[in-house]
Parts: sequence; structure tokens; C-alpha cells
Amino acid sequence: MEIVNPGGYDRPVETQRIDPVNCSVARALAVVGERWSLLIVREALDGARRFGEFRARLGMASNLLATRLDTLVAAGVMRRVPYQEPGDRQRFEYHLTEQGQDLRPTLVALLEWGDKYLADPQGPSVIVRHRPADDDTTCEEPVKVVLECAAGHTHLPPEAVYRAPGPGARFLDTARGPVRS
Amino acid sequence: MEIVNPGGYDRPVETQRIDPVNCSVARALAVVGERWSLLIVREALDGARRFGEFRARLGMASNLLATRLDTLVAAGVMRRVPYQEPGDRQRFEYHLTEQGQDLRPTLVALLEWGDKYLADPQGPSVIVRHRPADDDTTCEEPVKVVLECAAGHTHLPPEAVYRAPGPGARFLDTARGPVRS
DNA sequence: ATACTGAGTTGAGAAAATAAACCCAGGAGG
DNA sequence: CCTCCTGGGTTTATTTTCTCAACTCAGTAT
Repeated sequence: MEIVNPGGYDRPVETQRIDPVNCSVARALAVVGERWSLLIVREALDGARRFGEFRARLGMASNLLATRLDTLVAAGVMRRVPYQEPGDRQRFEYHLTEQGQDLRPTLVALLEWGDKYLADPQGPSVIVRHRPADDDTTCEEPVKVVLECAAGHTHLPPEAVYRAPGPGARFLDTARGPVRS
Repeated sequence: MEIVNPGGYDRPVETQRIDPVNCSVARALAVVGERWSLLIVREALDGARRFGEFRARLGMASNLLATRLDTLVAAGVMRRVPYQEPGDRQRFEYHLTEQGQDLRPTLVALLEWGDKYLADPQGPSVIVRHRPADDDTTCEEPVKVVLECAAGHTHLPPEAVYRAPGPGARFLDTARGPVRS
């Protein structure tokens, strides 16, 4: 007897082992999608560098902070930089790499979305402002993310864009060995 | 005896119960920062609506998908829409709300970052393109996110922006009752 | 009657997050 | 010299989440 899998239960693997993540969004999330990672990057963008600073600002468990920093360093988002306070042993700071700084637009987008839909009743707690290079005038105006296409159409609304397959596209039944975290 | 907390161990709570998250980034991540949430939104932006579609595209466990969809609905990112195939019982689809569609820039930013640093050797698997409203010419050019300030300075590099306190800002030692997940 | 589908639910085991104690090197104070 | 204090972690135990895989249920299709 033992009718195994009689109905349309979850397929017995293999058939639907689709590559859910042959997409840079998924790859990106594998690196910075763990709990706390983006918040660590956010604090780093705001100037935090030392273990204790991150811990104090985020209030997270120290062991988890340690492993997250290691992960971010391994992924190339941060870099361990030795320092030594006068008359103290050598310690390390964690600095963003250029790759880490390039997460800024992502964080601004997330901030904007949060401000729009989940803001504190008193208004946003953080405003992102423009600090121009010092030869320029002081601007200080608030910054937003906008979608812009290569033909110069700018301020595209979300529904004016769509996902098209690119050169590295793989399709559903042919995928093998996905990136999976 | 019982010297509790003799060294600089983790502080016994209370003192450093800083609000780590009085910031819309943290609030946003509380909603869409769980594993799979942003991938579900991405698939929805790409046209997925039914349980099975999400499951087939993402390959995730069905129970987790069910709870994620519930969470996203509760958060206002998606909406349950009843439908009925001819001669079948009523079922539900999951559609993005406007709030959900507004996550597009976040996903484009993440995609761009992933493409820049973690791309497939064959190149990106997905390209975001411009689909103008039908009265316009067909554009189809690739889309990018750019940072732009209210004074009209555009294409700001990540280091040209900084975080300034906004009206809802709270500072470290006065915070109580944080949002925390 | 038996099988098949889409859309879930249930339950066991593995992995990750949290909380809180502990460790270690180098000063400072007695 | 001995003890305390600090910054930067590690260890251990508990709780929460995820994953895997089996099961359910309503309604056609065979």
C-alpha cells in the first residue's frame, strides 16, 4: 500500500529545484540580507567604525555582531583596519569598502519607503542630505532616489519599468546548482 | 561573593537599551527584511500572483511562503484578492498594493549592486528596462537608480550624501520602548 | 471509486538569533 | 602586587526561525 505522495503534495524535490536566485537581487540578499547586516552598513555609512560603536548603536548581541562583521569583511563590504590607541594593544576598526559605500542607494531607497509608509508620528528621524564637494556651494537639500533610464527619461514611476532577461538569464527547468545563500 | 558582571561584560541591559531602530530603515526592514520577503515582492513585481507561482519560482517551503504572504498582507504590502476559475472553488491571489510597488526602487538598487559586485560570469540575468506609457515611444532602455537632491543636483555619488537628524529623531540615552521587530 | 490539482496546514529536526555569562590584554588606583 | 576597569571579543544555553517532507481538503477529470 503506502500510497506515497498521493495528491499534489510538495513535489519530491528534483523537479522543482528551480534556481530561485539566478538574479543579482538574490545574490545581493545572500550577502546583506541577513538580519542586522544592512543596519550595520547603515551605521557604518553614518560613521561607526568600532565594535563597541556598532554594539551601542544597534543594541544587538555581541557574538552576532562579531559574526556579521566577519561575514561583511569576507564579502568585501567592509575591511578590517588595525589601529592602536596610545598605550593600548592593537585593535581593529571596520571600515566600509567602496563596495560597501555603494549600498547607499539601497539604504536611501529603503529609508524613503519606510518614511512614506511607516514613519514615526513626529516625522522621519533621519533625513538624507546633499553634502557637495567643498569647492561647490553648501547645498544640504534632502536627497531622494529616482529611477532613470539610459535614454534620459527620469523620475520613472515604479510601474514604468519591467524586468527583462539579460545575458546571464537561466530559465526554469534547465537550472542546476543554484547559488542558494 | 557572586561578583556579577565583574569586567566590562555586556552591560546588564537597561543602560544600553538604546532604540536601535528609530529610523525608517529599521522599520522597513522589520517589514521586508525577513528572509524571502523581498524575493516575494520581486516576483510579484514580475507578475507572480498565485501561491503556486511564488512557490515554483522561489522554491521555498510552502508553510513559510504562507506565513510570509500573510505578513506582507498584514503589513499592507500585498492584498489578498479572491478569484475563481470556472468550476473550481474560490481561491486567493496576492497582488502588490501601491505600497508594495513602491519597493521597486529598493529592488532596483539591490539588483544594481548585485550586478556590480556579484554578477554571474555571463552577465546579469535580469535587466530592468523602461516601458513608457503607451502614448509615448517605446523606450526599453535599461533603468538605473540615481540619487538626486531637492535642489536638482543629480547623479550624486554615495559619499556626497549624509544623514542628518529629522523631526522625529531620538537620541541615545533618552530612547524607550523601541520598535524592535 | 480513484486519481489529480492548487492551496494550503502540521510536525519533526536543523540552523540561526538572542541573552547573558565569561575571557583576555593593558592601564589605573591602592 | 592585587584588584578593578575597558574595549573587544568568545562560550554556552535557550528561544525563535527555517527547512523538509508528509498530510489535508475541495472540487473537477477519468
